[in-house]
Amino acid sequence: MSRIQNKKEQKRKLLMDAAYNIFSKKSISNTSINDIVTKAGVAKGTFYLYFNDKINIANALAYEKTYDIIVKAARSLERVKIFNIVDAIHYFANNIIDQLSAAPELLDYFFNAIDWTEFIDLIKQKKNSGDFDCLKLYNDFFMKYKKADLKDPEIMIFIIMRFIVSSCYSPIKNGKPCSVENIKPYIFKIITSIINLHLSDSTDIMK
Amino acid sequence: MSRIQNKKEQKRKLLMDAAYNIFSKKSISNTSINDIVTKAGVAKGTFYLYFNDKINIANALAYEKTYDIIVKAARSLERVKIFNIVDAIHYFANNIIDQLSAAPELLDYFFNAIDWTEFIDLIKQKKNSGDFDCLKLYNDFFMKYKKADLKDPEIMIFIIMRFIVSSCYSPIKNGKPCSVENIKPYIFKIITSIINLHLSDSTDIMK
Amino acid sequence: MSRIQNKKEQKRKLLMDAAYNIFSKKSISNTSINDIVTKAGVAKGTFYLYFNDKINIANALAYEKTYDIIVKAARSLERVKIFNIVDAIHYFANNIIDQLSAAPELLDYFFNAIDWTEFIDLIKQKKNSGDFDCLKLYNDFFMKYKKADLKDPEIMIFIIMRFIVSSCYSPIKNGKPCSVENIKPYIFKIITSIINLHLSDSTDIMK
Amino acid sequence: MSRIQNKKEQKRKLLMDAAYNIFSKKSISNTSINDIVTKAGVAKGTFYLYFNDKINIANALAYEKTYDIIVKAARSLERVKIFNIVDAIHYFANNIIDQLSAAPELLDYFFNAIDWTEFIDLIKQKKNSGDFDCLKLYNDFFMKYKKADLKDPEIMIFIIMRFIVSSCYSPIKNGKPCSVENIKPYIFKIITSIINLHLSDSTDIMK
DNA sequence: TATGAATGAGATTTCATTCAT
DNA sequence: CATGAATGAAATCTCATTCAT
Repeated sequence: MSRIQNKKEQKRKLLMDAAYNIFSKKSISNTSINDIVTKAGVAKGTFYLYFNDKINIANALAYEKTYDIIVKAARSLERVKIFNIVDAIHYFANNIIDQLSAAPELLDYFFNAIDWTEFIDLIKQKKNSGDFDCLKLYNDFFMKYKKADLKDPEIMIFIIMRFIVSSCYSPIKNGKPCSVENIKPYIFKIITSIINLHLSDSTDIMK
Repeated sequence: MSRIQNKKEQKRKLLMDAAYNIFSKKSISNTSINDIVTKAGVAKGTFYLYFNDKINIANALAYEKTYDIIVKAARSLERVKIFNIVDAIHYFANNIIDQLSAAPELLDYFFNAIDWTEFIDLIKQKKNSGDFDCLKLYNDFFMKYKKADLKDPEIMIFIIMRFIVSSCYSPIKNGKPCSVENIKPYIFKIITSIINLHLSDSTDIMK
Repeated sequence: MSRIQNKKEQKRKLLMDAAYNIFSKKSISNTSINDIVTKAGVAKGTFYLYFNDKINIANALAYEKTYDIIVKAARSLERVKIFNIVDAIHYFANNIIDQLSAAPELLDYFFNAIDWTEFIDLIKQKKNSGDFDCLKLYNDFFMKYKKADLKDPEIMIFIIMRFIVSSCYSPIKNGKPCSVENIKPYIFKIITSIINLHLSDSTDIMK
Repeated sequence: MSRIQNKKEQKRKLLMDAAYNIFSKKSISNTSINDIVTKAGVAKGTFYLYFNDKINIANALAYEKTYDIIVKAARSLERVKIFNIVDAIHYFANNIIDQLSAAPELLDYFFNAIDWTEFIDLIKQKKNSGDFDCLKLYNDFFMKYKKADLKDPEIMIFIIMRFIVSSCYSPIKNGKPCSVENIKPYIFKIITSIINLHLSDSTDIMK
């Protein structure tokens, strides 16, 4: 990357960080471009050199933040030796829940802004992003656990991801109806059931 | 209710209906008070006789619409003779999913705006609302299926409600990753697992 | 006064009291008719049965409150035996300053809203108001101290009244540049000078 | 000052002049931001780049206009050779009264909007404002007339300034109870008395 | 008389976007 | 590339006044 490209990238990051910072505190619709550029310490016009509008930066942010979480969890999973698909997904889910607990503001991106099917499409399109090949991870995942003969793996991923976020949202945000730690056992048990469902014979599913 | 009070109630409903109508088509933040009053056919100032601001009417709407769905599903459940808790919840869930499929705009109220623990608190506070006693329903529910010795029933309700909405959102809105009908079998199976989890011995849950 | 007239008078007083109460706390322009009727506990339409608008009630209030102060001071003066005009005016001024200190909100009516020459005209027009003849007081005043051969008595009254209020405003409102008690000696000395000026030969005045 | 800063200053002045112009004709509360920007020939949003609201511009205006009057009178005083404190203050007062007579709209800023003690504090804080050092004038004033051993000079200034404005207001605005020229001799005599009071021994003052 | 819901003109304020520097 | 003053359309909100009851 050229020096000038690098400088551009830095300013873009400056705006993204500022926006993330503000979106964590107030809703996107209550945030103005002015809020963002003031926080970022750049001129108002500069914003339009990098983004079209608020929606544009918000989407970019949602995608990047979500991507970061997934990559972080995936890398962590790579480092441990787990050969069982249920344990692998539990590990993965647990890592994500812990990340969300540590940065609850991410829940709103994770919870509200992401269309998971679209997100998976984006990952598939995306080449080796900088230093991590997410698509390879995605493809390898089911190879690694190739003994698993999963039915509708995409639906499974979709259901599990949505389930994790939707069941953790309130517990993390306001401890209701219980703490995250208290709800975790339920979540893992249910994830197990979901996986078993997709491992089992399809005739069973359709009644 | 006096004639004048009745008229006031009607005007309030006029505004609520107009807001619902518009919120179904565009986001709350893209809707102006002017849009609402124009649709309702009342003067701008009139809006402020009934609501403080957009957030205020949106919350009222979210609560009422959600309440309507719940009551409708509950009434339908009352009319059938089901003595098994799993079947009852399946019936209830199915009814809700069908309502949401028929009126996808409700998903946004259901999906985004409701804090279920707060909603249940509101129901508990609420007296016999007009013609239906929702609290009584809530209390009766577990009595009726009294054989069921549920662990953490509130957590179960919370998880199931969140699960239903989060897993149906995309299928209803854009048929991804599959149609509602295709995902339903998975949903019911998973609900069964969730209930079984809460019926089983707690030592089992906590690993 | 008939019973019905009395009732009307009571409702008018209700509105006046409410307006006084609110005007004491916020400026007239920041007060709405709604504020007044809410405080008074009457309907909005009722306001217009008694007053034309905000200006109307504000003026009525300024006049009445100022009139009350003057009458109170005059009655108090009547009760003491003072035969010297300087002492009489000192006594009168002191009484007014004490009234204003006890009810600083009156300063704004006294200070801002009153045109003294117009006020004196109004007193002259006014008949025996209820139980006190202010005009008689005004006429008697200079008779009582008839030895005093005052030049331009109206200018003197004007200057003294304006002087009292303008020099007391800040001391009463925020103790600046000193307390009322600290500025009083100066005020009385200056009043004495003003009176002496009007007692002295006119050739002296015009240089 | 940079070219761009200069342009900003000009636009600020444009708004101030427009506001002054309108406030001279109608009350502040009857003036809208729209009136001001229309008169100034700038866009509505531009107003908010320079002022927070109407109160904000009105205060700035009150301060600046009053400051201008004081500086004008002070400069005029500098040009004449007067070594007697009484004559100096008479000259100063006369100059101010003449300015107010020539621009009666200033009376409302002078009369209503200024807290003299606060104004003097502001002058003390203010550095050499552009081309005139008001604080130096203030400090020099009593040095120049150093023979004068004044008691409570700040109270004296306060009383005199308030007295001038309050006794001139009606005469200038509507010639009541007499013309400005007719009341002037009284005013100067009274000012003399006030100064003498502060020159005399304090035991005398406190009775 | 008294009421208070309804009105809608108009005031305040915000803010995405442009463009000259 | 970067700036930030300027714009003005549009949003929010207020409130004096009316009028049917």
